[in-house]
Amino acid sequence: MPDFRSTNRLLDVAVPAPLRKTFQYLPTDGCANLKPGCRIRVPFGKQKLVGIFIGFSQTPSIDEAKLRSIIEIIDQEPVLSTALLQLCNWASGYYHHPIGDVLVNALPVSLRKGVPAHNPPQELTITSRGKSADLAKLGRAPKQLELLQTLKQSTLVKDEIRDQNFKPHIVTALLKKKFVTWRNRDLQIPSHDNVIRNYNNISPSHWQHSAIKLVDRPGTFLLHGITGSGKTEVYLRAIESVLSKSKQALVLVPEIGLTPQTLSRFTDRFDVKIEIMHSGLTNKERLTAWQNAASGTTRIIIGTRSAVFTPLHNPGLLVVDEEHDGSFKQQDGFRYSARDLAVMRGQLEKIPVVLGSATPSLESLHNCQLGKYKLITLPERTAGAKKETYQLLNLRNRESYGGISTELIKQIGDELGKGNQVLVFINRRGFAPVLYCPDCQWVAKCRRCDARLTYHLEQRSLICHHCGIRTSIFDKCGECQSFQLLPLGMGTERVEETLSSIFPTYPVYRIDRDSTRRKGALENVVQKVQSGQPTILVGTQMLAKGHHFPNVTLVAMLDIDAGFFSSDYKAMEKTGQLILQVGGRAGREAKQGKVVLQTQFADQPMLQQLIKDGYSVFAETILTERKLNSLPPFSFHCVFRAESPQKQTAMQFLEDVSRESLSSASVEMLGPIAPVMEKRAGRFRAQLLFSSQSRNSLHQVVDEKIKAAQHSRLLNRVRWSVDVDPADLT
DNA sequence: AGCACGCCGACT
DNA sequence: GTCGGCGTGCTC
Repeated sequence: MPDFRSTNRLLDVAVPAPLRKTFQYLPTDGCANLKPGCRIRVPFGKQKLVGIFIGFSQTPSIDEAKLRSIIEIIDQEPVLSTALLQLCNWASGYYHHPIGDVLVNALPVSLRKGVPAHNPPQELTITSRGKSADLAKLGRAPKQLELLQTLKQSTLVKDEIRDQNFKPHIVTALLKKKFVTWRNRDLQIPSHDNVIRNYNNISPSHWQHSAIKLVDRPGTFLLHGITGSGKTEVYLRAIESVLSKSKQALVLVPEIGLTPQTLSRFTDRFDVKIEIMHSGLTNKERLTAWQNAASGTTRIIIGTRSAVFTPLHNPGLLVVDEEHDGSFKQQDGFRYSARDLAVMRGQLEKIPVVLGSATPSLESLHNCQLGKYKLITLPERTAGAKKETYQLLNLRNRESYGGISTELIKQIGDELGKGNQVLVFINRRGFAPVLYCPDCQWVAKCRRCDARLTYHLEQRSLICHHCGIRTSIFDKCGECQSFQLLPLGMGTERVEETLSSIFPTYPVYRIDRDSTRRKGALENVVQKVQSGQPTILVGTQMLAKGHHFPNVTLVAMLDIDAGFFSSDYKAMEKTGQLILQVGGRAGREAKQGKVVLQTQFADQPMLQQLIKDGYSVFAETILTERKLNSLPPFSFHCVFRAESPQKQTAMQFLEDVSRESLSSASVEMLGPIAPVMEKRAGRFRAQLLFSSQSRNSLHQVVDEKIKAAQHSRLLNRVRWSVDVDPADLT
């Protein structure tokens, strides 16, 4: 039996535990040719775990006597390709996250548990014994004879056997006689002719044409094009080129962008197997999709964040649509950015990566300036479509009704009168964000969070938007028993109600998480709206993604002000992106669109610049300011976060982490501090920020601070995590 | 993360 | 006298 002395080899294995190291095991028979990326079952303390074989090593890192043998080899072929293994390894280092946990994130749940990775379809085949069988002996079994004769012509899979009316006992009988046997069907990758189902009858514009040519070679491309400029057409043509080379394309989309409409853009065009991967799939569906992508059967994979780890048999192109979208960053556990991992994966696979957006992130624009990405701009809307116009409506000294100025109400009425549709955007669900007692100034607060409860009329509840807790509405003040409780401020429900009462003859549809919870509810409304009748749509940012409403000519945004006065340095960027994304819903096709922004601060210079000079100038101004203040992307951030049910523990834990002085003078430390909302879902939170101009110095300090964290006596009394490139510091 | 070990309070 | 609370430490 080969031990590591004779082979001089130990197995390095990543196990699914939050431990920032790999573990060494003694090999068993059959380990000599074990390939990295294969799953093996290993003893781990008292448990048996499914680990990933990483590679061989020579010298034991612990007392030899403690080494144990692996239990079993699960895979003959790796479940993670070399490129994906490299990607995970890189991510583990970059995000300072345990390798075992990174690998777990990269695999579908069923594979984590150790089920076989591939079970190719079985086909019933005739054996040589069956071929030479004396058919006369089957004279009294006509069905068996018939099946045997059929199998002489061709093999059959289970479904075909059933369809041809052969009952299972017929098969069993023949199997018993060893006349037939089950065999793995060879995977047949479909031929690559005729992948195009329908050409768009519009030929690509000059700009689109150059874009399509550019993205045909390895590299990262930022495709910046306003709404309606035809980004999707560029994706489709690039994918077409990839398909013609027998390769696969992986398309990442934001969480709420994966709508039937998005999918049909692809299925209408291409006559190949397309699959979607998102959080709604069952474990079984997910495994099937994973297998089909890995085998090359699926040619186009469209998925959300976690789909960046989808195995590809023959990768050709990665697309990240709406690359600025926050949902590409995972907000708990392994806090990776799927967009950034896609860029890294493209480099490892040596294939092009296309990041697309009408409002690119500042990081990506900066990477273009550094020459890391190639910027491709689509400057115009496609044939016939006009760009929407923007108007600021100063709320000061203006009459308003339920938070909507009379001027805006007039404009809404005008558009409806012309037979057009109106979209009203307010980024807050519920009826009102505050329930207030005018007699004693009491407001309804969440008992688990430092936040107010939102008044939901439809559900007759007060709901905390941070932890989800709900209580039924009470009509008496909790403090002074007054019956005068007043809902203050506005949410989608109130706007819906207000507009319904002002425009009783027009239908008002509300689109937010509450109104679309029921399956198919959203599609139902979308369908009604697309019939084109004059209607009012009220909704949250759900309205901005994935749906086209060609008859909307007026978009009104009611509460954009909050974004201009936030303590979060990224708020300005995000608000600008949101305004243009929502505004872009106005006036598609031949109709001119108008966007009205209600604001208390019509002279806010950034707002002025955004609508007058456009996104590029706006972004450039913010970048200049970021540079001046050495904020990302001109420096790099890493946040340690901790939370605990006891008030002081998280803070004390991070104080332990911050205690010793920094090993690098080029890294700054801020905190620990309590975030704006210290208590959330019953836990008190704290955070400690590190920033530096030097990635390397930052990485080094973070490694040291993780060690410090692991030595803290409070380690087991807090939930803590490391967040590299945090999306926000709140 | 699990899982075991270990030392202090209220129970059949 | 035990059952079980969760603090502490370890996993190749």
